[in-house]
Amino acid sequence: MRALAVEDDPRIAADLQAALTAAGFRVEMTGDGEDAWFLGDTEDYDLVVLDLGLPSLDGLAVLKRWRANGRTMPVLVLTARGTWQERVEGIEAGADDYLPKPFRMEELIARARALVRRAGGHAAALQEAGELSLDTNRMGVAIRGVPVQVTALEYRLLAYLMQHRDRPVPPTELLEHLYGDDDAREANALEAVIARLRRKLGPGVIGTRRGFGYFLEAA
Amino acid sequence: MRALAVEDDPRIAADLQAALTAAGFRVEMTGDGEDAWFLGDTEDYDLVVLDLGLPSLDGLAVLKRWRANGRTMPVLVLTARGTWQERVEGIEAGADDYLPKPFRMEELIARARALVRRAGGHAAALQEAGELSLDTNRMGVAIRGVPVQVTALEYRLLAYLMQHRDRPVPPTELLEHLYGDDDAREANALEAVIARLRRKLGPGVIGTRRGFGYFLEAA
DNA sequence: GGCAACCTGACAGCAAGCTGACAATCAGGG
DNA sequence: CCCTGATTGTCAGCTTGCTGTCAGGTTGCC
Repeated sequence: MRALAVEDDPRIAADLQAALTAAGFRVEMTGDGEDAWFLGDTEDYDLVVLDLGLPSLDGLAVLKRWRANGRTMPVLVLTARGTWQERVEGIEAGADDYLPKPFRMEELIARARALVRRAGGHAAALQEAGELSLDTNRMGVAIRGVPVQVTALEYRLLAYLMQHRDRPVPPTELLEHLYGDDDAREANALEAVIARLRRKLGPGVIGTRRGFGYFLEAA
Repeated sequence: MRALAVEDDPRIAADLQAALTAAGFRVEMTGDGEDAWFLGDTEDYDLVVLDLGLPSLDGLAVLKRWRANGRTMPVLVLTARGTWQERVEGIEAGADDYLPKPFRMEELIARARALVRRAGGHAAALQEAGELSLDTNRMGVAIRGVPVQVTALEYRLLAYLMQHRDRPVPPTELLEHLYGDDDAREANALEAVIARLRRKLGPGVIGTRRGFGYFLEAA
């Protein structure tokens, strides 16, 4: 059970970490909105506890951006004042449950467990597309169940394609994701990575739509 | 790892036995409360899975009598209806974790493992990965049963890897865990510790996945 | 056919990681 | 308070294997 707790108040953060850990979660913490967004977008958690009052990027915005990107992990939202409007706002942004401060840790844990249970025990640590499967926890790749060694860069590429498997991803976007847009590479660098991956994975895994981009072939 | 499962529903009992066995436990079963109490009181288990709804002697009563007798093994309680009161009742009776039915076996196993891992001072706290074993009580390390002398820092590193043995742990995360992120060290400090540990433990214990991180071989 | 997008094998540069040596630091004892 | 040994961070030089670039090929589209 992997959990992400987003909370900027150090005291509450410490309590959260203790309680979640005691409840059997492997806990990761952050107090920064940007940081939270990145983690939630790239890692797979079974549960996210999200405080709305954050510096650098508001909690609601973080949540909306996750949902917009198709991330579906259960999110439990914490907020200082539980007004009616705020509650609706939270739910509409994609929160699965909502807990107004102050709250008792026991209740938080109980709700957290309920959420996780409802989500089916574990959010997909295994993502699949056709014959390809990614284990986002152990950073492993397998083709038809057979493990394949890939490098960190190759893995990031696959993970990104997996996350957007519903559409072809244009090379520019991939380049921007793999390297910063500031640090420019030749477009060919990407093609090289793709070629190496295809050699490892075999045919029928990574497809090309000329002019549109790359995609993972569905079953 | 020795486990006792107390469950009167034959179908669930069979599933429990299968799942726990597959997870590496040596499993003993009983469906009777008196029987369970006697076993738990006289034998040493690393884990007990206890259903509350039992004939002849209620699960809660069994648990209370164990605790009253000073038995401290980790107990995971199963119950049909997960109301808040029942939950508190279970915890107060001395349960270490609580799982409402229906549940998925995967979740039970995950929680069971978490319990055993954090059992800490009570039941035998031996964690193993391949040829390596950690005694979390006495902070001792042994390789294939032969004790190895390690320093405090080295031990903390091993313990962290052990706790996350299902995935490669990136150097940044290790650095952050070993030292505070505030107090910055050269990345090389970590490599030095790893090198020293490898010299002590021999090959085939700490592995590297370039670009991903370090891990314990042969979970 | 010609152009542009894309592929691929080879290769060199480079960064991640390893290791031995040494110095700074810490802990404990006199 | 200093001495001593153990621990641990830093440095320098090394190995390894990832990865960007290049050159040349292939494919699809107008």
